[in-house]
Amino acid sequence: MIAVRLRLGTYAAPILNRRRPASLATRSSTRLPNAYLSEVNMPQNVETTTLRDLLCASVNAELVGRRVSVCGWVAKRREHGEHLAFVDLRDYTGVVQCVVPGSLDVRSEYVVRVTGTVARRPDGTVNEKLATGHVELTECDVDVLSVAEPPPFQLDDRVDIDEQVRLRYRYLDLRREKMQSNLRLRAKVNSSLRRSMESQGFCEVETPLLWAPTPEGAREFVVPSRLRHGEFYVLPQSPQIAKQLLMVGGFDRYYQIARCMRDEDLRADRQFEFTQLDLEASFVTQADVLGFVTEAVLDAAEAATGVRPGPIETMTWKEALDRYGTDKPDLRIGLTLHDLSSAFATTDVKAFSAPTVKAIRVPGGATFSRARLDQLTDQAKSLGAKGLAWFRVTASGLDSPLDRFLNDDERTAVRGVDGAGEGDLVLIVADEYERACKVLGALRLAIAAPPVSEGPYRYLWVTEFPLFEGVDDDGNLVSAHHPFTMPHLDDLDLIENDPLRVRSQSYDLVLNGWELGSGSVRIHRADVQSRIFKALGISDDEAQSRFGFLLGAFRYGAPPHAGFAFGIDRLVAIFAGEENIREVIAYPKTQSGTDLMTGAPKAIGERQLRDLGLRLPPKG
RNA sequence: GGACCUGUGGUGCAGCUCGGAGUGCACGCCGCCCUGUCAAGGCGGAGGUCGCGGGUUCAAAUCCCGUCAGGUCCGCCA
Repeated sequence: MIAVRLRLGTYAAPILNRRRPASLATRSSTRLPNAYLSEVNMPQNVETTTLRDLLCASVNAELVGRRVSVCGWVAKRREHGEHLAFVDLRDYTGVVQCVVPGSLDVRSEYVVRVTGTVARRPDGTVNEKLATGHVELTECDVDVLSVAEPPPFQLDDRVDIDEQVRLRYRYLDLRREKMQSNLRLRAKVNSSLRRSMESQGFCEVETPLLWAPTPEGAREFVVPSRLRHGEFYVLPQSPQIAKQLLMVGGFDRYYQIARCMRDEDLRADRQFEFTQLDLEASFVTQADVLGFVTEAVLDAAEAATGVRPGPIETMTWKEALDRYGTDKPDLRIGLTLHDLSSAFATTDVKAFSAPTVKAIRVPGGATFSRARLDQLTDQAKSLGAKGLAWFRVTASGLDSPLDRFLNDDERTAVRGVDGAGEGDLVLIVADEYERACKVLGALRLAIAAPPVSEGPYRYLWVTEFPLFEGVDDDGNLVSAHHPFTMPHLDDLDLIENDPLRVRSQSYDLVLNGWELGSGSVRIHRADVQSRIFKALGISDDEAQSRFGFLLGAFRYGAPPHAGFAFGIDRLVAIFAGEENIREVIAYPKTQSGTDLMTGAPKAIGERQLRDLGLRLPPKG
């Protein structure tokens, strides 16, 4: 016979009532005893509070015989008649089973405080699947702290719930083990990054969220000024200029876990607002910055995964494009691009008459169906290629509609791609250099890319990005990074003569094909800066009006400086094994930029508009 | 701005190709039974504007058009 006492004290009067009350609201108020309110507690450990002694997962065999209080949500009740029921009590650490009378009316997600005696489970009733499965709480007093309606979806992980529903009730979704572990992993990464930066001598400085518009790069979120009608702040796309000014201000090494906002369309790896580890340092070179960031990322990786990765390899942008067809190579995939330009330099085949002919070998790809090949061809075309040439490598030669147009040398070249053998497939794109590389790079991913979190973590530094990425409609050069990026010192003479060949002192950090972040050495010399502005078609006046406060600051002694920023959302998502950064963000937006829980964005009232000096155009 | 996918009791699905009564499965929920369960079990029950609007048809969850919401991608993201 199990003795069970139920406390019918100050705030748990109705718990013996089996009948569900007509209105849950009548039971929802909880009055805590005055004792709970009157003193200051110095907790014995991080688990202990006035209401509880320990967390659910901490109930273990060493405590057998002790009377303890735990608090949490009812994960499950299993009823066995009026004398016996089991309640699985859940908090963020796990679940512990409580033995209660069957007459106790607690239901899923009720919030309760259970005071019980830790006991070993009787022989034959141990649950090895549960961390606390060797023990249970008996002789329980149960206080219902809050009643709960049945949740709109089940909080166990037996089925995948539609994300729309999860986001509408995010606060319930957050109770799930997965979200708990993802957000706690994120906290762990954040704290390891802070520790790493501190130990490297960096000083945390907060920069403004209300900043000046600098129309350049990503679209900015705009905030109207109440005190100056018609004028606006913007939310920072990054603390770029603020941190450079901190270098002028003598902070030497700055970092910040910074929220950044960009009003651009959302994706699986992009939200309006995201979090970066932002840093900048003075009297440094690129090598120093790569060292700082490497240290921070390896520290975070170690904290998150328990394993400290080896050194991070480095590759130039040119090499990345050449061999992987992208500036963010996924090194988990072995396939590389091969150049057949010389073999086809004098070809008669129209399809291959192009400055660059690139090929990739797909091992075992000869089994690809015609439909699959057509699909890949469509993809190549949608990326701007004129077409995609494919060759199945057979015992006797090549199987392809284009085979009969090739001469023997060309056939040999195709067969020789990456040591192709029988059963392989060779894909060829002929085009301008960059397009040929990028199309094949995309096909490489389409054919072979595993989920981002799968397999080994392959970190990579990509360096020597071009300074300019092309020319805009007005014939002005466009910065690849931003206009304060220092050119490669060997290429300074090219700025005026052959600008698209100018390499920059900028660098990206890549993990498993995801761009984690980028940075650069900044221009601190007025003469170089004005040459760059000139190349970009930015006049002195324009530079003054847009970046005047930065350029002005530089007149008073700017140290050589360089920096970096990388996305914590993406890093944590990969560590968490998620394909989508929404899974590591507490309250994310949907792809159309709405918040399904709060309903944001929303209209504001006339009064608020008037205060801001705004008027909306009539509808329609 | 564009392409594609999805939308069916609270949840997850099937049904849609080939139109014929809101048909089915699992979970959850409610009630009853049950003293060792832990994906508890048994019996019974409630719960639906098939996202929304229009069209075709004797008849639409099913076919067509539009629209809304969610997702993946392109553009965009210095």
